[in-house]
Amino acid sequence: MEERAYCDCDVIHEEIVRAVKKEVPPMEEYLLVSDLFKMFGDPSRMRLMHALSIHEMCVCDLAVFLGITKSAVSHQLKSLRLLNLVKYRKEGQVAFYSLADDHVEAIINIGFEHIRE
Amino acid sequence: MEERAYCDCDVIHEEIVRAVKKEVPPMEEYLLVSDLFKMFGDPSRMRLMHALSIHEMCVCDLAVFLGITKSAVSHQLKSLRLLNLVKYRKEGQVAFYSLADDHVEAIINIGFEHIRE
DNA sequence: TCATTAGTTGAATAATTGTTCAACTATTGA
DNA sequence: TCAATAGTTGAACAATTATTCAACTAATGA
Repeated sequence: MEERAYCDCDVIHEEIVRAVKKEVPPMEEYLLVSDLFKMFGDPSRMRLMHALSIHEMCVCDLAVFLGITKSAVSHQLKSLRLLNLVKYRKEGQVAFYSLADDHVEAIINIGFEHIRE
Repeated sequence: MEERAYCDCDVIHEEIVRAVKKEVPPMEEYLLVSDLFKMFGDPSRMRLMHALSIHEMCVCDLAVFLGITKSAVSHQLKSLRLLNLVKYRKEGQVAFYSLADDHVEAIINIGFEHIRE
């Protein structure tokens, strides 16, 4: 017993719940996946990543493009870097950012596809 | 001039910014896409949708499965319904929810793919 | 007809998060 | 060697949002 963490009702279709539970990956994976999609869940970051899918850009250019401070851009880029969604090359003091791999563009595209259905 | 909404630096590579601006869809679309991905950016909703990809479920079952209240589940389902990510059929007082279309599962899959790379 | 139960809704609360500000580092060129 | 500039960082603030609670609706069956 003691099935629930916190819940105000009884399970109605026990067989279904049991079957689903058996097929489902551990919580940890959901945290990773939702952290991934969180990055695409903000308009600024979305525009940023989409821009990088067109051309590599430096922090200043992105700041002007997005209409926010360099600092804000840098914070966002750090999050994106931590999740391996963007990478950069440095040329003097200028950091040119680009998308880390094809998954990023694939996710962006499937998103646009969905809303244009 | 007066290019920036709010920005603390000058554009360095004007040609690049101009070129990117030309290729980019209007802000409105980014808002829609980021609202879409926002739905996948929460672990509870992610688990909820993934569960529905395995089997249709009612609100009570989902509440037990997720370990949150019926109310919380219902609020989440409402958001998902508004974005056409889930649908339901009613049988008596029981509402059986399921995924609205294949896009949803496709997005979930590409997410898991990415984190397992 | 009435008690029970599945689900919804709105308000309140707690937690998360996007942005700015100010201070800092590092690199360039004069 | 020093001023200027690209970028980063941490703290603070404002806005968003996930959840609970309490009150409600609708459908069932006794």
